[in-house]
Amino acid sequence: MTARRAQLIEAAHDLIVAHGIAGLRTRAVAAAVGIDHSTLHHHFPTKADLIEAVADRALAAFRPAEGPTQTLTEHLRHLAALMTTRPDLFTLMRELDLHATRDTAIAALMGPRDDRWRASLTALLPHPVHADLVIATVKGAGNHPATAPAVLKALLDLLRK
Amino acid sequence: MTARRAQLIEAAHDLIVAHGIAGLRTRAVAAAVGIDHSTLHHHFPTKADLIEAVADRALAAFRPAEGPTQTLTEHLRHLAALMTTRPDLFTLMRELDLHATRDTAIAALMGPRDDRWRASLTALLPHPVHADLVIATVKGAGNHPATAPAVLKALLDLLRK
Amino acid sequence: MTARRAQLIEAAHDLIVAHGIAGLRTRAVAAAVGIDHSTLHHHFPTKADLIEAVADRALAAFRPAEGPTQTLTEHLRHLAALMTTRPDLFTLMRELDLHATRDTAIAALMGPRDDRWRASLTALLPHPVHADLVIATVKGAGNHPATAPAVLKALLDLLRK
Amino acid sequence: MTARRAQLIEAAHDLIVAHGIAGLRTRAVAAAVGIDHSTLHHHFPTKADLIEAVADRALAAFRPAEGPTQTLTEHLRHLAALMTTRPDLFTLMRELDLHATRDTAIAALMGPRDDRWRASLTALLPHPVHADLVIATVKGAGNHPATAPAVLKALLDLLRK
DNA sequence: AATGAATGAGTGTTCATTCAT
DNA sequence: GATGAATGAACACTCATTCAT
Repeated sequence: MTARRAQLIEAAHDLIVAHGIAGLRTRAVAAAVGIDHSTLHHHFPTKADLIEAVADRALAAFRPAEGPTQTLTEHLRHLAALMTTRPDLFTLMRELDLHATRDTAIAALMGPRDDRWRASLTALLPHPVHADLVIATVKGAGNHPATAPAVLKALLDLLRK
Repeated sequence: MTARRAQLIEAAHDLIVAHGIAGLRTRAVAAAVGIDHSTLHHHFPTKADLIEAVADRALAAFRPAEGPTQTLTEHLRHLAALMTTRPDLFTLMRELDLHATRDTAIAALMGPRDDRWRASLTALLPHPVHADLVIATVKGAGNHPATAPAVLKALLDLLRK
Repeated sequence: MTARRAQLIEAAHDLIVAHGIAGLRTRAVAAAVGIDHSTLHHHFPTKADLIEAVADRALAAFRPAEGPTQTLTEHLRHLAALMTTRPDLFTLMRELDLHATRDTAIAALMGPRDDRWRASLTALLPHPVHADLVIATVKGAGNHPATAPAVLKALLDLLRK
Repeated sequence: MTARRAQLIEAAHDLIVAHGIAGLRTRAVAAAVGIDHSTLHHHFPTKADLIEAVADRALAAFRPAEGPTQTLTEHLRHLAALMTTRPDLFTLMRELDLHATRDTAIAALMGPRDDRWRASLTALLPHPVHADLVIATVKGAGNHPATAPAVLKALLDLLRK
């Protein structure tokens, strides 16, 4: 059933945010949903499949903010808002970015996303390097959710000058 | 002997950069140095001690760049140079930052360092939030060593305008 | 399955009698039953749990002899018979008594048992100290199963004079 | 030097009483005396040698009470006194008795001692089985140092009737 | 879809012992 | 007599995965 899949993805998401990808235990995911850990393999043949599904869903949550039709202001405001309402998303992203270095399956998910994101930003900014600057800052700001919105606003102000 | 300790720290450093903190195996560290894995515990009672020593040494490598007497230009140039010559240092920092969330011993090392860094930056910049902006960007830029120096230079230009 | 649990408890019992609690190896227990040592942890999360189960079952084997409704003669005859048919039970008891000094979980099992035993004996004997005398002698007699029944009979004769 | 040896035996004695023979760590013995654990092997080639030395010294402490020239009253009074002043000696004896089952070297020490003890007692008692009774009770009484002297006195009274 | 038993490769850690200095 | 580095066998315990039911 797809409902069970969604439950498992949600539980895995929370557990990754709490304990990291390396700290993720399939037993814990199954327990959080109330099923036996061997049943989890019925929905996700392998642990990597589950992690990919989590990554996929998290990436989808970012998509609206990364669409090509926005202004830079809207884009950064949306991300700043997301940092406040969904800091878990950014924690997960950092986990995935780090994991992508070693896991080609995750890299295949994260790479194109960054490429699309960079393309969208390039269209909104005079200098291409500023796209990389925004991406770097957004990714780095996720470390401190408290100051992140202010940091993003400061960057926006600098870029609009 | 301290030479052996240094060798082990170096090997552990490389292995963390290659496989992540979670992927670090004490057996691999010992093998890289050519000793039995049980001998490693003669030098580092616990795996956590070894990781702490690696963190300590890496942090020390950053210290010259974070000193309080510099100009912002010098500071960012030093970091940009470091990103090119020692990208491993930034990979390790991202690992440690992520680990600090869950490991208080690492947090105790990383927290004060960021505090000192922020203080140094605040003294060089008109707006305190810019200190956080620089930190966020530097940390985020470590993801892409290729574009990192250009990103840092772009940030510097914006801040000096 | 509970049958497997019972098998493991039995095997652990025999191995403790043969090599002592300290000499108990979970691998040996699993091997004696013909399963992988990791499967043992499916039935007993920890080695201590297994030992507790062994202690529990051994204590249960004594219970009929320690019931409150007997005469002293019946009581000591039952124990003497047990010493001949099941000397392993007394070897195990000595192991557990010694272990109880250092292991609170075992102490929690052995303490109440001795208390109940002493209470039963006190009801059958004119002087309370004789209850302690019987307990001490029974425990000490376990060292030499060969002479134990005769020793217990001699004690009975002295107490009935 | 023999002074060092005596120190090590004393420390090992205390540690066995505290943590059992199985819980004895040569490192702990060395540390208690203030030397490196590898130096311990200079005085005692093997851990078993150290334990044997401890057993030997403890057995010597009992010898005065087990001499052949005493009366039964003196003998039991001496043991009762020893139980109060040196309960550690009885804890150690129980450890050694249990160990003797599995360790022939310890058995070679404990066996003859029990034989001599039994011979002395047989000379003082009308029925040979009473010798075994006394030995069993003394060994069993060591479990509860608090009640041990009273138990021994009660046994003495019964035997003198 | 779900379970419980089982697996096996691995994981950090322990510890008595050896040996060159 | 003493040390520190090193060893290697052992150890309990973990965990993703498989499979019969």
